[in-house]
Amino acid sequence: MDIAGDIRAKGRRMTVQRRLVLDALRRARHHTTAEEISRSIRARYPQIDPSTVYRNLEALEQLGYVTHTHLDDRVTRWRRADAEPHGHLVCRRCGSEQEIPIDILEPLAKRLRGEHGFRADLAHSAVVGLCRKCAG
Amino acid sequence: MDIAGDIRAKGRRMTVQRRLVLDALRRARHHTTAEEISRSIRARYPQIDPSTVYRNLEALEQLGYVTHTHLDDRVTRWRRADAEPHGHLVCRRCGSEQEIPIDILEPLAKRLRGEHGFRADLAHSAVVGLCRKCAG
DNA sequence: GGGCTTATCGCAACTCTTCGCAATAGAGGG
DNA sequence: CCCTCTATTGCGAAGAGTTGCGATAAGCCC
Repeated sequence: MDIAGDIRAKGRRMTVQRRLVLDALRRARHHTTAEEISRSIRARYPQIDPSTVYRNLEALEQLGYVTHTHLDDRVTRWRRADAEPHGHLVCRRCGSEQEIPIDILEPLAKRLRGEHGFRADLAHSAVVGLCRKCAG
Repeated sequence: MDIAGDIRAKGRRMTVQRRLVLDALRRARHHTTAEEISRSIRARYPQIDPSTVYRNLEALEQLGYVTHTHLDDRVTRWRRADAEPHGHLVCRRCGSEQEIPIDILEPLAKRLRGEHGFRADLAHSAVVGLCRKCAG
């Protein structure tokens, strides 16, 4: 089913603004920030308010089209939900980021589920520490 | 060695403001936010600027007296570095937080170190997912 | 197409955090 | 105790994200 129809079926509406946010996410290769999306949209449609972008990202996440990730800063990174999941290693010293296959994190997820009944989404937040270079 | 002496030995200074931040962290049971600390200090010493609190938390972290953690929101949580480390599970639906023994996370840390030379600090960021109740 | 309901929008105000800068005040040396 | 050096502070302002609210317009029904 097309996205617009799906959104409507859930009692929400497909607005110009919402479509622009989706398009911006489609254009973005990897994780983007709300501020970046807002800026790219406002370059062409200055009348669209940043708060609308923030609210739409949240709405699209509820609808299942978008997810967000937290690296080590306070910035929220967004991407399409259909992108392939992966983990992140972030170095607290040099700030370098590294993507890792999600299955490395699987054993932990399994254990948390077994021992705590907790369904972890390990792609959601980055693992912080010292990278090979900085650990010396 | 006492903290003040240690701080001076590192070429930094022990100021009234810095001591107040340390005291506030000592009073706080668990993780606190900068804003909370600032508010508690300003209740008695309104002349102390919030920016000073933020800067002091950062400085005290460099000095090794405090650490910070990111749960699922964009807020930075602070605590004394000598508190015992533990992991966090945060439910993305109901927002509940749960502390878990750090050794559950050890195997992953070991593997990241072996396969990526990465020294993970798994107490630093919370694991996000669905808690037992919300996972149904 | 017109009317109705209400999700969504743009705006303005506000909160939390960061930053540049001039003034202040720890700390060491004489 | 005074002097000097510079880490640190308070302030003002800017960033980044959030929220309340009245206005707008999407979607449904006829």
